[in-house]
Amino acid sequence: MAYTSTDYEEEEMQMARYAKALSHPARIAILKLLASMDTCFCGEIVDILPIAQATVSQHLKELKESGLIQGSIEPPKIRYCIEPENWEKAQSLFSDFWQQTFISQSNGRKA
Amino acid sequence: MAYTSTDYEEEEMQMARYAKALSHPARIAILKLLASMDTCFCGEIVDILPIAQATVSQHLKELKESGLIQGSIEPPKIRYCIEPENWEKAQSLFSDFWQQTFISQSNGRKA
DNA sequence: ATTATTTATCGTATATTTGCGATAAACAAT
DNA sequence: ATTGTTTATCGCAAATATACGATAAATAAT
Repeated sequence: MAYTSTDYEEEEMQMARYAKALSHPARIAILKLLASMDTCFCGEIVDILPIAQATVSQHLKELKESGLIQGSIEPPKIRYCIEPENWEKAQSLFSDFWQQTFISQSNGRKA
Repeated sequence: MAYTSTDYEEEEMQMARYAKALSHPARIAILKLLASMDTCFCGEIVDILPIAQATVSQHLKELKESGLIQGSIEPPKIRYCIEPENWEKAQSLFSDFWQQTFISQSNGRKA
């Protein structure tokens, strides 16, 4: 499923898409790398992570498709970095999500 | 993969597990329901969501396994609610994650 | 004991994800 | 033109996820 049906709200589907992008430890690690190094090349990620180049490339593709990162060509390399606009969108989607539910929590008993 | 290898940090794997729990719109919708209704029964969710009872039950099982919700038996029903401790853990994991990366963003150029 | 209600589980089909070797594509340097 | 460097894509196998009908399990009500 590509989360494009009419059965759920667009916001729910968008959040599910972002969550899916974050749902693998390699992709979390890649995003942390990009955050800490500001930008970096695919090869640097391959050197650090314990997975093959083809696999890294595939994860990068998924992250790109989610919108959370972007790549710019600097032949023969590709420089990756976080996509600020979508990053903030995701950040606020998640923030609202946890918050909305947190309200109920703080109203209720704590144990 | 069950995200239990030694190849990634435990924190990254835990975050990936939570993200995976959020990676389907039906599960997002269920969590929103639980948040807004404080607690509710499986049947209420089945009535609201556009998916079969067996499917709802499966999603609830995954959410339970992620630790984000819990169920208590009130025969013949089961009352579901958010699990506050893990909810807050997840909330702060994600918050730190977005924040850590946000720092780099705010240091960098905005376009 | 039978029936009704509610939820979990089983079985199964289909789709998606993950991982990787092999190879292609894009380009720089020679 | 050939070679080297870097990254994407292809093809495949294995594992997971998704969805649902059928059925079981648990229990209340009769």
